[in-house]
Amino acid sequence: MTNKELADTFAAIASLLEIKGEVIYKILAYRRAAETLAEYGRDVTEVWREGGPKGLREIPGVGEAISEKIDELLRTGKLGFLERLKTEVPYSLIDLLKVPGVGPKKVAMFWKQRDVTTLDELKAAALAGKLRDLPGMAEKSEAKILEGIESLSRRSGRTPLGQALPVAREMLALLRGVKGVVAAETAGSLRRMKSTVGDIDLLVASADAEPVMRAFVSQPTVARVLGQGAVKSSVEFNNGLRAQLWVHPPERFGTALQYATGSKEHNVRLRERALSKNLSLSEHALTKNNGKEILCATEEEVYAALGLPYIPPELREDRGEVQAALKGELPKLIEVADVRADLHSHSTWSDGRASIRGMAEAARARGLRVLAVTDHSQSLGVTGGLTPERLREQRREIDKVQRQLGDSILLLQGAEVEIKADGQLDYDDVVLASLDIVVASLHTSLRQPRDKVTARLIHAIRNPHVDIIGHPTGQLIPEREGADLDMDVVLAAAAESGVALEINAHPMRLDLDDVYSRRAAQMGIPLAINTDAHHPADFAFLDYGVAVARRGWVTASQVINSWPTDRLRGWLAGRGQGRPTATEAPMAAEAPRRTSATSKKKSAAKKNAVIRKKTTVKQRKSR
DNA sequence: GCCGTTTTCGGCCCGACTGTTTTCAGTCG
Repeated sequence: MTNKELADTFAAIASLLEIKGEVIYKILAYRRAAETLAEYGRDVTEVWREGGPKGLREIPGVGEAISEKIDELLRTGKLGFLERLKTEVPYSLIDLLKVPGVGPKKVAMFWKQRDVTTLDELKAAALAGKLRDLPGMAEKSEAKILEGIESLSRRSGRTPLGQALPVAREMLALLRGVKGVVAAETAGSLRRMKSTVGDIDLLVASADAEPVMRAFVSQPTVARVLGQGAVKSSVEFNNGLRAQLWVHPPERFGTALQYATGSKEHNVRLRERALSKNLSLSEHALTKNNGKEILCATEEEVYAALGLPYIPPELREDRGEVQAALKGELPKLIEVADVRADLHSHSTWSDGRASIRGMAEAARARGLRVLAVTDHSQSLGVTGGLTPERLREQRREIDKVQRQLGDSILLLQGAEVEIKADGQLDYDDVVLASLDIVVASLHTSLRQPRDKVTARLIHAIRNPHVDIIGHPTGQLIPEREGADLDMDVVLAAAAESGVALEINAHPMRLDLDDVYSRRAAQMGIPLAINTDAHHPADFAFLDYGVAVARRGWVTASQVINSWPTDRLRGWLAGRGQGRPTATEAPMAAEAPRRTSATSKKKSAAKKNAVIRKKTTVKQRKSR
């Protein structure tokens, strides 16, 4: 059972209990456990295999009752508690909770008093006017429910960060132009730079809220206004994306922004911290127990009042950041300005949209000092992947552009080499060795069984010519989950081989994610943040990749793209020494090392290849 | 149901907005 399946089970329990009318804190406990399980960095099944039900209790939010339920699920594939619950509360009622404006109380009422158990039945009842006589309901609420069901069919769950952030930035620019506005910021999961967001949260500091609200709801892209009050309004855009705006007095903006940025769990920790200092923390201010308020215009003041250093929004997930802050052990997170190299990009030689020169100039304009041109390898036909011969032609082109651009930027010739369905790489070792840098990626057969797809990746990780594993899981946000990799095995192999794992910055990939980036960094695995640019404008994706790294507590020194050029070249040149090679290592996750005489012979051939590769880089270094 | 430098019991999730109401319940973030 995957972490996601476990998480979904407990989320469903929370919803059913809510409709049943269970005490709110029990519901919150199940919901919190579901969230933790969904984002847990290790395979929960593995944790359970090692430590049994007791071991599961290391997972935050998992105590006695939930650990026993996980144990039962993993042992039997079923959960008696949930089966019994389903006989009390129809399972399909969970769908009704997704309708905006419909909560657990209404769902229970529709079910018990009108026998409504599905979305279709709800729609039919509303259309027939059968809901208006219920307590707290009238014609208008029926219309709202129908509108809500409509909106539900338009929206497809969470929105990728890459889609929401540009919209939010436009709105911020608009709001900052309104008279009287002192500050405007994003908040919520968008400000924490989560890979997907539910909606756009915006906060404005102004003494006069009215003109701000007016400007907000009257934007041309707004499809409808969902609510408009004195200090809060919300709207829905044509594409179904929603935004809400709060306006606060400037002298309280810090507390308001901190509160609205969350996460909920982080805020709970801060409130605990406030209580321990005899303070109470709310959206509006910190309050002493004599009732006196401490107003904070900035978030820095909020954290300072709690005796804490400023905690960057990306860390505010209650993953140990408050404890680390107390000990003075917050990491100095990597910043966009630290990144000097992009080691994964495409040109018109395969499926890119610009020439090598065009891409190089765009990279240089963004301040990069190194660009690796890594077009696709031959087997990825749809992308126009390069044959070894085309690769040699491309080398001449890269050399030419390098001469034209002088030493303003260093170009590396690389390739994004396909890890084929049988686990073999798409170029032989001689070709791989001729390249300055090799990114190996999975694009096909991602739905293979866990053992097989994991073994494929391990095989690539152990090939000494491979420098970076590109977008390791192959996930596409929001619609495609990554391959079912055994990440414990993958990370262990990466740590052993010294290969770098990529944080692909494309907003639809963001792969590795924050959780695995953090684990990889902790294990000493080098990380690479690459844009996978197919167009000059794509270099701007770097922001998203850096955001993932920051959410993963990653520092600049853990990212090879931020290393000085000489160090990076030294690392590339040193890769691949003293390890078995592709043709030697059997294709299995637990491949034993070979030391037979025949393999030594092959080893000698490989060694030459490695030396060729080193020489190439050295030659280029001297340019 | 979970958690703990204040606790093994008692806190955790509070305020704005909406639509229904005649003073408030439900939803949402």
